[in-house]
Amino acid sequence: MLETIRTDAARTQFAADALASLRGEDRLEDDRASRRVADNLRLLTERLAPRRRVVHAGDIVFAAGDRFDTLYVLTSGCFKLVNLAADGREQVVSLKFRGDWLGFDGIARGAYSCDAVAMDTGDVWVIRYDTLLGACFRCPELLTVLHAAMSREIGRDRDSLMSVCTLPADARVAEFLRHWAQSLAQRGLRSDQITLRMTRAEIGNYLGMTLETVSRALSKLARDKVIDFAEKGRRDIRIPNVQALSTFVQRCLSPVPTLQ
Amino acid sequence: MLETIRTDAARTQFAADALASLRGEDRLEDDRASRRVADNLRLLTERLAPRRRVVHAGDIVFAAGDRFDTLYVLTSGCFKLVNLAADGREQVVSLKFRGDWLGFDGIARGAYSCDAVAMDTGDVWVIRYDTLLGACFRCPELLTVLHAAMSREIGRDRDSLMSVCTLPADARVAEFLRHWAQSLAQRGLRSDQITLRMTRAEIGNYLGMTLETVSRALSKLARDKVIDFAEKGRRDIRIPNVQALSTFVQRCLSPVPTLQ
DNA sequence: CGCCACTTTGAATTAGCTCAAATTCCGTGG
DNA sequence: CCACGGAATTTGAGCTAATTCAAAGTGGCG
Repeated sequence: MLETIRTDAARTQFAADALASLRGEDRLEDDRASRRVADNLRLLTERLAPRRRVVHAGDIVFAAGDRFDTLYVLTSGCFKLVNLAADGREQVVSLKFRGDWLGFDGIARGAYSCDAVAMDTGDVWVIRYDTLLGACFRCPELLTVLHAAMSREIGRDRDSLMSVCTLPADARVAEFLRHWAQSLAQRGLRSDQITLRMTRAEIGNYLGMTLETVSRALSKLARDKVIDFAEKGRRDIRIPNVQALSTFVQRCLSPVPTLQ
Repeated sequence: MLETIRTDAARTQFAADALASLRGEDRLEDDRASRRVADNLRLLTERLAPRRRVVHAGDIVFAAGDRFDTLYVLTSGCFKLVNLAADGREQVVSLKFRGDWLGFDGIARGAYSCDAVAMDTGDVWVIRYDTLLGACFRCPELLTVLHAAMSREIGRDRDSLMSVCTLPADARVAEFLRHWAQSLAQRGLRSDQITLRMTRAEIGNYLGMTLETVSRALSKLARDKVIDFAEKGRRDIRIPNVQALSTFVQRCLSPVPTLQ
C-alpha cells in the first residue's frame, strides 16, 4: 500500500516494542514516565516557583483567540482542549493530565487557537512565557524539559490522527480508554478504574463519531468483558486488564472471524 | 452540543477572521507568512551555516525508530511524514513544505517516531540538535524561531484532526487541496496550479478514506468547476479560485439542498 | 509498442449515522 | 425521605455515506 522502504533496524525496533508491550514490560515504562513527570514538576517549582491556580470542572483557563503570553502546567485534574473553526465547528483535539503543558499552540500566532477547559477539580501552574525563556537561559535543563513536552505533544497528536484514520469505531473507543488508562499509569495514578469526565457526546466528538456509536461501543466492550461498568452510573469504568483493550483493538483490525 | 462558554472577545476575533478570509484579505496574510519563512531561513544560514543535503522523490531522511540527534529544515521540495504503529499500520500524518522543520517528534523519545519521505526533488538543511541548542544561547532569536515552528506544527496537526473528525469525505479532499494551495501561497510559490506528489492511495490514507473515495471527490470537484485537471495527467490540478474550495467545504457542511 | 501502476467509474455491501423511544441518573425542592 | 424533571444514556430500526469488489480506462516509461 504505502511503499515506504524501512530500515531493518527500525522494523526490528518496532517488533521488539510490540513484543515488550504484549508482555507486562510496559509497567516498567509507566514507572519511568511517572518518575519523569515528578522530576519535571520538581524542576519547575525550584526554578520558577510558579503561581498556582485552582480550577473546577468547566473552568476555562484560556480561550481560542485570547492573546498568548502564558503557558500552564497541569498538576492535577484533567483538561480538554477544544479547537474552534472559523465556521463554528468545535472539536476536542486533546486531553491533558498531570504534568502536561497547556498553551503551546499560542506561541506561533501570539494567540491561543483552542479553549482549555477543566473537566475536573485540579490545579495548574501559571508560567509566563517570557519568564520561562529567561529561566531557560539560566538553566538549560528547563529548555530540555520544555522541548520534550512540545515534542511529546506533537507525537501524541499524530497518534490521535492515526487512530481516527485507521481504526473502526469500536477499536477507536477501546484505544481511547487504553490511552486514558495508560496516561494515569504513567503518572503513578491507579489505572484499573477510570472516571470519564466527558459525556458520550464529547467522547464522540473527540473520536470522530456520534454519541450513539460511543455508547454502543462501550456496551460491546462490556459485553466482551473487556471493561466493566462500576455499580453506580456509567461514567466509572473498570479496566481489569489494560492489555485486553489492546487485544480488542487488534481483533477489530484483523478480519479473523472469531467464530462465536 | 459541546457547551464551552466562550468570551465575546474570542467570538468576535473568529468572526473577523472568517470575514477577512471571505474577502481577499488572506493574500496579505500569505505575503506576511512568505516573508517570515524567508527571514527564518536567512537567520538559520547566518547563525548555523547548516550542511545542505539534496534529496529525490522517495528518499528517506530519517525513519521511525532511528536514533534522534538531528533536525532538518526543508528549503525546497515537499515531504510526507509517515507514522508507523506497532502492529504495522502506516499513516501519513503530515505534509511539509519549504521552511518547515522535520524531526521534532524525535526530541522527547530520543528516536524519531515517523518516516520522513521526500515526495519530490528538493533539499534540506541538516541541523544537529545539540548544535542548535548551543546556538540558541548565543542568539535568543533562534529559540523564538524554533518554538514558533514547533507551535505551528502542533496547531496544524490539530487542524488535521478536526478536518478528519468533522468534515465529510468530499469536503476533506477540498480542504486538503485548499491547505496545499495555501501552503504554497504562504511560501511565495504559485498556488493556482499544484502538482500532487501523492497517489490517490496516499491522499486517502492521509485523509482517512479510500483511494476510490478520493478519486470520486476529485471528479466531483472538477464537475462543479471548483478545480480543473491540467490537459495531461491527473496529478496536476488547477485551482482557478482558492476561495471556491472554502465555499465548497461550507456547502458540504450546511445541509442546504442546492437545488440542481 | 506494450507493460504496469495508477486512476476512474459502477454496483453491491456495510459501518456508522439519524431518528425515535425508553430508561437511568442526579440534582432540586417539597 | 421521596417525588419530580431535565439531561445523559441506551437500544432499536431504517437510511446513507463511504467502503469493497470488480472492470475498464489512462499514462508513463523502458
